[in-house]
Amino acid sequence: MVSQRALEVLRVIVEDYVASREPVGSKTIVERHSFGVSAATIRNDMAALEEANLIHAPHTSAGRVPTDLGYRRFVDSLTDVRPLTSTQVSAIQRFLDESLDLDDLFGRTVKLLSNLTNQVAMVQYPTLTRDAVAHVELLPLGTRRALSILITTSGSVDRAVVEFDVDIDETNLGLLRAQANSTLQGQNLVDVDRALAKLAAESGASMKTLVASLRLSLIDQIDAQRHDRLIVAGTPQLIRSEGDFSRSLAPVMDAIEEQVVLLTLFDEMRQGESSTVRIGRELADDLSDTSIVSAAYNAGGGDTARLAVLGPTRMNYPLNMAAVEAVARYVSQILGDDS
Amino acid sequence: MVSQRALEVLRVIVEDYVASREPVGSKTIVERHSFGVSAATIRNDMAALEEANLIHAPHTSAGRVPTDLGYRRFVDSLTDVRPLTSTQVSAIQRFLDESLDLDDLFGRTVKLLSNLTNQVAMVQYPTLTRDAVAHVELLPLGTRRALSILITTSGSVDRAVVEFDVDIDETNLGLLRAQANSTLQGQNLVDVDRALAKLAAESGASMKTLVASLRLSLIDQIDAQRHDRLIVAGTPQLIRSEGDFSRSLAPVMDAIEEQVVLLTLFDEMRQGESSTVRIGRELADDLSDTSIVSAAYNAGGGDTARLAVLGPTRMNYPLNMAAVEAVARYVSQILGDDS
DNA sequence: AATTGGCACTGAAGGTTCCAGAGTGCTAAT
DNA sequence: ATTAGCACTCTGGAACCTTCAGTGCCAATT
Repeated sequence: MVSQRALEVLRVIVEDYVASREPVGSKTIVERHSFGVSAATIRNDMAALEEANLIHAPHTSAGRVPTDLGYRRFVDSLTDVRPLTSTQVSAIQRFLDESLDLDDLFGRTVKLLSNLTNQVAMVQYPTLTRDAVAHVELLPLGTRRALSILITTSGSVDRAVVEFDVDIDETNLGLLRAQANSTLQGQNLVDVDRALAKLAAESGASMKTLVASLRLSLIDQIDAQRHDRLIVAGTPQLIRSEGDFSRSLAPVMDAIEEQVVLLTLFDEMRQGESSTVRIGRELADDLSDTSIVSAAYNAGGGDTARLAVLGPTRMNYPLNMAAVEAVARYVSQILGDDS
Repeated sequence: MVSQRALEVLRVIVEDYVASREPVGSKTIVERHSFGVSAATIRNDMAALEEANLIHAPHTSAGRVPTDLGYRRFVDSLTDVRPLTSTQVSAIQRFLDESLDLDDLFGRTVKLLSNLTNQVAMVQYPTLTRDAVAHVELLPLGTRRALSILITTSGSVDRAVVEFDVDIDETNLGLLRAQANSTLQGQNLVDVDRALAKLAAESGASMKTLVASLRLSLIDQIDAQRHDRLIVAGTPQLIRSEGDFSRSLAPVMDAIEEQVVLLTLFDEMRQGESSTVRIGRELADDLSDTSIVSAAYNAGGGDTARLAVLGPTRMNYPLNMAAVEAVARYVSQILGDDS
């Protein structure tokens, strides 16, 4: 049976432990917080909490440390996310408003988030379903290959190599470039395939194969763009909080470098509510001491993606949640205006 | 006075220490290597080496460890870089030949290099000095700003924001785009400034200011392009060799994340010979336990850049040098064919 | 029934001491 | 120039002790 007061005790245990890095005992609790009861009573409550698997004693005569479940309960009980200070908010705005384009915005976002929270920060690239073609550039690469560069209206730029079946020269390539641009400019990305198929059908024999090659390359390119990636900043912060990880940091850094685990995690969350916290084992077995606080942001045109901070389970959840949500809200605002 | 044999002793000290992580003493040397002399003689040599600041004893009664200078001497004495095994070479070829474009190639290159060496690997984006303008794209960003995208003949793409003094609309922007492209296409990057100055001089009053704004932005952009970036892989390896760093890993990871220190370092090296090793303090004061092994690769058109591995000073230099050079050679080959 | 003071018990952390071992520098002999 | 021998130094680990924070439980109190 976990009483109401016991949950209060859990709260101060989490808070004190996060602040001090040290297991917290009954005596320090009554000293630092005015519960109006004695240490012995707190001890009874703590016994109940331990029974419920919410806290845990590293050894017989040490204070208590929250378990993953304890953090979970703590986080769930946070009803009102205390907002950031107004200076912080205006700093966010000033900093992000200067962004030049998507890449720059995301670069700034992760840096900002990492600075605000002292954790590793990441932004997931959105899949921009409303994005349209602004320009296609073609550059020769040897006799049968060209580099195609696709610029979209959101300012994203991607490159791919086109392999042609026949030799081409500058003139051919120029012609192809002109045709492709007049057909594709303003077309939504999802329509590129169809538009090029149509162009190929209408073209003369020699141009047909060229267009077909370009088409293959461009749709690959557009597909690849969907496999979104993560922009990451603040990995050095992991080292600084190394003491909070009982095992090696290697699996954590692996996960960050590989990205795939984290991306699928984000995809799972996309269904769920906008703001999510994943704690320790909830993430993966080899990320036992790691937590992720993430929030969805709106990339314009109904597309959403996530941004997040990653750190030790022993992290300042209220702060991180507030930061992640504030930044997500502001990024949504910027992207909403633009597209 | 450092005798010939003393240098041999230095060699085995470096090799054994790298292999074992433990300071090596005179006795273990005579046991493991056939010097044909007694431990006492080795000790004399070691005293000479210590005198010359090539090795150093962590404490009175421990074996010796190479100093930065010791590693330096060791590396300089490596005349023949032992090549990689043929299976390794063919693995490199198979893996890199599948690359789709520059980004993909570099992505593969760093992964490969990191796997071969178990270190952090990086590739510097090439600065393409022979590069010319292929296309300038302008996208509106609000009433007085536009995003300019500069595509060069090598396929590199860079973005910047142009700030105009006056309001502009789509028509104006289109006009500017057309003018800029007809003036700039095919121009070498270094000539862009002059060409735009000329265009401004010849333009009517209203267009003049627009061209001037664009000019400012583009030359910034071209300048910024020189500070190219690094593709990095294998940061988790740092954790795995954490024991080799006496101080915190944080400054090392900072350097990797910031990139700027490393990039200027690469720029310094560009003058020098093709393959370079920088050891400990030679790099920077706060990278005292870190070494970088790098090699130049040829990015086509006479432009070069560098690829490198970064790890603890206690690293396997012969292996890393061989790997870096082999990969650089192969990357040069691929890029040489193409452009 | 909940709370409390009291108290014996526990285990970690830190300090001291001791010992063994590895390795050195030096000297005198070869 | 090389070597054997030896005294010396320092680290690392084991064994030991003490301190101390914190616990669990019980009997008494409200």
